[in-house]
Amino acid sequence: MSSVTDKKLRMPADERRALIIDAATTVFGDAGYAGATTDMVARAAGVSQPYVVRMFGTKERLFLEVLHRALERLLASFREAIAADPAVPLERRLGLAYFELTTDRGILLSLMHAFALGADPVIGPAARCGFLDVYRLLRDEAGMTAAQATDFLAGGMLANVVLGVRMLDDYDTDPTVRELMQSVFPEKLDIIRSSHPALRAPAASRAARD
Amino acid sequence: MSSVTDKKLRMPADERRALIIDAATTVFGDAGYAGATTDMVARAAGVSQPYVVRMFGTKERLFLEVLHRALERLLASFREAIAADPAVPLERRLGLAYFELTTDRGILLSLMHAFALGADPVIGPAARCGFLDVYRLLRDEAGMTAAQATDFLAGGMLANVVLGVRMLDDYDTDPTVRELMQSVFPEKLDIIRSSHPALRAPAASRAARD
DNA sequence: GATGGTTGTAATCATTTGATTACCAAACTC
DNA sequence: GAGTTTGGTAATCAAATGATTACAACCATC
Repeated sequence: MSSVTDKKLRMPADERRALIIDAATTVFGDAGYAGATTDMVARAAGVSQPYVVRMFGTKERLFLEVLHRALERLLASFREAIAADPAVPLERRLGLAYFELTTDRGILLSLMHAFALGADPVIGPAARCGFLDVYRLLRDEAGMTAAQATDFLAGGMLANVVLGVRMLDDYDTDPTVRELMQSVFPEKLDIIRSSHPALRAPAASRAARD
Repeated sequence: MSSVTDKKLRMPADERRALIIDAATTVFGDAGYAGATTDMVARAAGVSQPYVVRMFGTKERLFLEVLHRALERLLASFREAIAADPAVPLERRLGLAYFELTTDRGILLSLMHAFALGADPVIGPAARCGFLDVYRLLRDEAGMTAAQATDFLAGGMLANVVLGVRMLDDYDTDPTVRELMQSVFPEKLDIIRSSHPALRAPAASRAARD
């Protein structure tokens, strides 16, 4: 998480591109599509603002790429889980796979922001399509019934919201929060608590600190 | 787009205030906090832009009021359900209550946007607090266990996302969407389909419904 | 029927921000 | 090592937007 800034100044475009999308994922996840600025993304990626817009054309296209990559990771993660050790029940494998995505808060929160922008003429259709892709994977590749799939999705959406609202921030001060989170992330709370403190810092700070 | 303007030109402040909050709920629900402009809200309320910012101080405070009123309605709705006919099981009563809120898309979507903005220094805490209020109601007033409460919330969050992503827009063209929505809104799909077409229009249209 | 408070607007400002342009420099190639 | 491609920035622009100010119309009540 500290290795971004000291990279070589000049970098092949693809590599830089991936870096920017990564940074953008975090920024969009924190601030939302409209709330994020191309400059925030640029700073987080350690690059100049004009560079990010020239590389992606528009902020909208950048967001679409972030959305696309997030979905890609989610689907890949699920496919891995489906293909994994059949000794442990499938639903649990999927749950764990989803839970692991949690460590990169940006991915799931960017998705959530996209899912709330269905009214947008270009983000809306993309988000719908992406959501359906996930549903279809659960049905067709994981072999779930409609009820199983929606139950699983429901749990995921709640996890996203708990993540998005940064419930962890009140974990120590509010016993209700502890109870709630234990119920949302059964058995996994210790992991989430140890991996997330680093993420509590506001998005931009660690990025351009020269 | 014609019904707003014909109201009386002059109005007691409280009434106008409620009208603006109502319009703002729809606008914020559609565009998100950062994506919505005070001018959009003003237009939707049939009032001038400076008026809305003078009445609420800042856009942020307006959003906080929207958030507050949305939570108020949600909680009130649940309390009504809790106090209602004990012949039908409580969880079903609550589900129906939640479902009815669906008809005012703005309420639930404004909540969702707030829930995704936990990183914001002022919206974040308010959203956390609101979410916890809902959880506590389910636990303390509805008497649910932690597991029951989170299950119920999970279903709600999925419903919100399906609503936010405007899944209905693809209802006629995609059979998968039909299956998904039937699973998310069991037995109630006919209602949602008949009540929402009017809502498909861009934000502004209704807002002053006597 | 003046007076003063309330409801509202038009005009305008200062910032923010996505985007553009012009330019620079590293690296590969010959 | 000259020339070209590629990776990158500084400076700047135009539009959008939240906020402010000054002013106008309504309405009570004395």
